[in-house]
Amino acid sequence: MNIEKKLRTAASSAIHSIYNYDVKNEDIQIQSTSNEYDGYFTILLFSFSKKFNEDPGMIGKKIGNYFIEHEDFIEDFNVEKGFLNIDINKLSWLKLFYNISSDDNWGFKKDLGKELMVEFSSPNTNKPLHLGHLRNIFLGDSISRILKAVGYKVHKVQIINDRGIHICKSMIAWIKFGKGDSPEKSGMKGDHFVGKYYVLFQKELNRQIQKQIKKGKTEEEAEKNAEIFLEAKDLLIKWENRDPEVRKLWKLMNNWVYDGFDKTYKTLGVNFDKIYYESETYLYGKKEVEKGLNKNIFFQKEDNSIWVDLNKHGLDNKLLVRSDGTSVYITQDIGTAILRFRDFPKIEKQIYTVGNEQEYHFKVLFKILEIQGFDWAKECFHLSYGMIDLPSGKMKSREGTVVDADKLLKEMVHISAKRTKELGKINDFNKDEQKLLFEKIALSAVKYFLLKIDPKKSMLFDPNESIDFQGNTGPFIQYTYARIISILERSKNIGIKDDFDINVNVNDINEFEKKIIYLLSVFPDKISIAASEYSPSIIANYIYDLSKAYNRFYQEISIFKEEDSETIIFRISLSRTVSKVILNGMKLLGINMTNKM
RNA sequence: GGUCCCGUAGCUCAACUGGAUAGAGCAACUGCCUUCUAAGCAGUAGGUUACAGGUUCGACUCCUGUCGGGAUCACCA
Repeated sequence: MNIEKKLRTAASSAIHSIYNYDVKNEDIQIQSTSNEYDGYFTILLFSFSKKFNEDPGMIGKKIGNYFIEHEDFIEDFNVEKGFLNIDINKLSWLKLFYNISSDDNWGFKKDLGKELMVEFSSPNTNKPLHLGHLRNIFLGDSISRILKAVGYKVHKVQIINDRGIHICKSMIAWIKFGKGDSPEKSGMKGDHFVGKYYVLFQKELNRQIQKQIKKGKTEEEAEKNAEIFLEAKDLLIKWENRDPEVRKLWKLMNNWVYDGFDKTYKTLGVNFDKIYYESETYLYGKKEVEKGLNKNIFFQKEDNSIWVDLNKHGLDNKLLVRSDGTSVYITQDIGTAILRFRDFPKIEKQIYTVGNEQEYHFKVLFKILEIQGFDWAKECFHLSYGMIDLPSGKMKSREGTVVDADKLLKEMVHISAKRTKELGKINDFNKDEQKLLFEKIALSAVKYFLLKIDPKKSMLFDPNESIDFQGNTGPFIQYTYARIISILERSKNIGIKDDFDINVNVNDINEFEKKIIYLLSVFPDKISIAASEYSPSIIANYIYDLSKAYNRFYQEISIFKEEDSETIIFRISLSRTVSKVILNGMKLLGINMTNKM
C-alpha cells in the first residue's frame, strides 16, 4: 500500500468536494515532513492558493478537517503556513511496515530485459593503482550494482591501455637496469615492480635532460633528443612492426602488471565480465575511420592525416589518424565502442566511468559515433567524476605525492586492527576471523569514504588524517548493523518468535519507530534516484540516515524490557528489516557487512 | 581567450531537483555505560549559502553580471 498515492487520491477528492475543482493526482506535491513539525507526510498547498483565491493555511485547514471526517487512515494533521502535515493511523503504519518486512527484495526491481555496459578502472599498465583509481573502481562497481537493482543486465568491462609509449618506457628501463630481475625474484607485487622501472626511466631521462641543458640546449630540445627517450620510441616502432623479441618482453611485463592488478581487485572485491585490450582494438578503430573517410564524413589533409570537422556541432576539428598512419587515443576508443556493440548487440548504451578531465574527449567521441550513424551513440554516457586532491594540491606522480592504493589499504587494515583490539569486544575471534574482520572494516571505511561524496564533485583526502571510523563512515554503519544482529541473536536464543504479521496487536508505535518505517519505505525511491543520477552517494547518505534513526531508537527504547510480547515481536521485526535494508544498501556500494565487531 | 564545472559552519560533506527556522560528521565544550555492543546517544557553540542584481507566494537551487578556484581546447593518453 503506497501512502503517498493514497494521500494524493484523498487530497484530490477533498479538493473536489470542498472547491468543486478537479486536480490530477500527480499535481499534488507531497514531501516528507520537516523534523521540527509533527507529522510524517506533508502536502504543499501554495499552488492552490491562487486558484481558489484563498490563504494556503485556510485551504490546509479545510482539507485537514475533511480528512479527519472522511479518511480513516489519517490520524492527525496540523497546518503551518502552506504546509499540511499529516500523520497516519497505527494500522496504516503497520500495513506499510508489513509490506516492507515481508518483501525480501524490498527496493529491487524485476529484470527489465534490458542490457547495458559499464566501463571502469581501465588503467595504464606502467604503474600501480592509486587513490584516484579507487574512486573510479568503486564508482563503476557500485553504479553497476545499482543499475542491476533497477532491472538492467549489466556488463562490466575495462579497456586496458596496454600499448603505447608509457609501457615502452618501463620496458627500456628494465632492459637497461633490470639485470633479469622479476617480481618473483624480488618478491615485489608485479604492478609495483613494473612501476619501479617507470620511475627509473623518469630519473634517467631527467639526468640526461639536465646534462644536455648544461651543454646549452633548451629543455624541449633536450627532452626530444634524450637517448633513453629515443630508445623507448624505437621500442614502440619495433612493437608496431611486431618485432618478436619486443613483443615477448612487452607481454611478459604486462602480465606482471596484470598479476598485480588482479591481487588488488581481489582485495577490493571487484571483478569484470570482459576485458578489452587496446592492442587488440586500435587497428579496428583505424578501419572504422577509413570507412568514414570513404563515406566522406571525415576528411584527409595533404599530409595524409585524417580529421573530422565538428565545428557545426560546437566542437573543433579533431585528428583521427596521424600523418604517419598511426592511431591516436580517440581512434581506438571509436573502434572499441563499435566492437562492444557488436559483441553485445542487446546493450542499449555504454557508461564510461572516466575522470572529468576527459569531458571534452567524450563529447567528441559520442558526436563522431553519431555522425558515423550509430543510433546508440546518443544514449552513451560519460560518468564523469571529480579528481581527488591533497591538502597540498593535486596528486602528482612526478613529485611522488600519489597515494598508492595498496599502501593505503594496508594502512587502513592496520588502523582498524589497532582500534578493534583497543575496544576489546572480539576476544572470541580466532586469528583468521580477526584478519577477515579487520579487512572488512578497513575496506568499508575506504569505500564509504569515496562513495558518500557526489561523484561530480572533486574531493579532498588528507593522508595525515587518514579516514575516520566515527560519524558518517563505513565502520559506523558496520557497527549499527552488528548491534542489530546481536539483538536478533539474543531474541532467537530466548525463544522470541520473529513472525510479525498484520494481525500482531501492537500497543502503540512511537515516533522513533515511525521515523524508521518512513525511512524504510523510501528505499526504492533512493535506488531509483541513485540509478538515474548515476550517484551511489544517494544510497550512502540514505543508509547513514537510516542507521542514525535506528541508533536513536536503540538508545531510547529497550526492546527486551518491554512487557507486551506482541510489541517485542514488532520491534524485533523492525530491527530485522532495518538490518536487511542496511545489508542490501551497502551491497549496492560493494560493501560487505560483518555480524560482529 | 573560447567552452564546461565548482564556491554552503574552522575542516569534510548533505539539503528529496523551487518549499518551512539551510542539516550531518570531524575538531571544541557539557551530560549519558551495575540496563539489548559508548566505533553509540543527547545537548551547547559555530552561517548574510563568494558578491551584486533579477525572476515569484517562496531561491543554496533558475537567469544576468562580478570575483575566486579547477578542468579542457595536442599528430599526449
